[in-house]
Amino acid sequence: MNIGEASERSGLPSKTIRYYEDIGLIRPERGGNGYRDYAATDVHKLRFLQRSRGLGFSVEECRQLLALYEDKSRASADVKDIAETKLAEIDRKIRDLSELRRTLEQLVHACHGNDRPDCPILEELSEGS
Amino acid sequence: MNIGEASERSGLPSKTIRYYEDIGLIRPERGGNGYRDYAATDVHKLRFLQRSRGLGFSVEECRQLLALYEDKSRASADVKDIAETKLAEIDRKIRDLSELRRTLEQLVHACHGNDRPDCPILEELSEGS
DNA sequence: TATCCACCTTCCAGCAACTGGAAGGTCAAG
DNA sequence: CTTGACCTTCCAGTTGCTGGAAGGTGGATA
Repeated sequence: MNIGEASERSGLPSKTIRYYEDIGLIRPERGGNGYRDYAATDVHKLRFLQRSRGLGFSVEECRQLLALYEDKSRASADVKDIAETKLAEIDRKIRDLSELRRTLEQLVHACHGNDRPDCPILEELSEGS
Repeated sequence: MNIGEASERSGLPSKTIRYYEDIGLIRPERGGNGYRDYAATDVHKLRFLQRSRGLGFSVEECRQLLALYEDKSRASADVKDIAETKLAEIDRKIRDLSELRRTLEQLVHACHGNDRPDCPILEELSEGS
């Protein structure tokens, strides 16, 4: 199938699919006209990529996961390691964002939000703690 | 003062300070030798930028905040609007990440993590919901 | 005075992960 | 036989820096 159909079936934009090819994640066949020709297994891999990217794995992590996916003698522990590392990363991000949120909410709460110029948000940003 | 000292006092790397100048956030004087010469107010602005970036505002938002900061006839409501929009954005990010976290944790939990190849994580990524 | 080193300057390139657009080839329908 | 939707490649831009090369400057030391 052509890239447009592969795009529809995988949920990835054609541009992204070509990009994934550029960086060596997938290698579809080519037809006589030069068009990329995707097999069912290619679409499968594209969906795999779409899901793992959606779960927050970086492209490099996706490359590892895809390699493990294709390696029928893999150990599930290897996959679990990657996933656990990513889980810890996500936890850290959530913690950081939550702290940010707290600070910002305090500032928003302290600001009258009227038409006068005095603003605790700007004061805090300028003087800082 | 030279850029090195401005860097130390503001907590921003020199590279970043030059970058902020490139994109028009600050315009220090220049000495006869071509060196940038930062006044106290410049350092103040740099600290302002350092804090607002740290609170998750984009560079463009920082530009707006800085403009408001320098506009003594601003309305605090304008600042509050920006901060509230950012707050909503942060909330959305936290929600997204938390959902990601739940999914990933279920997968990690379901995987034995041993030396055998069967792995629910890869299965989920390949088949998907 | 020579030299050394830390500092400063500009410019160019690269990171992640795409996205947009230009310029042109291909294919099926009307 | 032309239209329009698709496909191709290539180049540039996004965000927010960061690294490095090549070269100028300033102050202390030998």
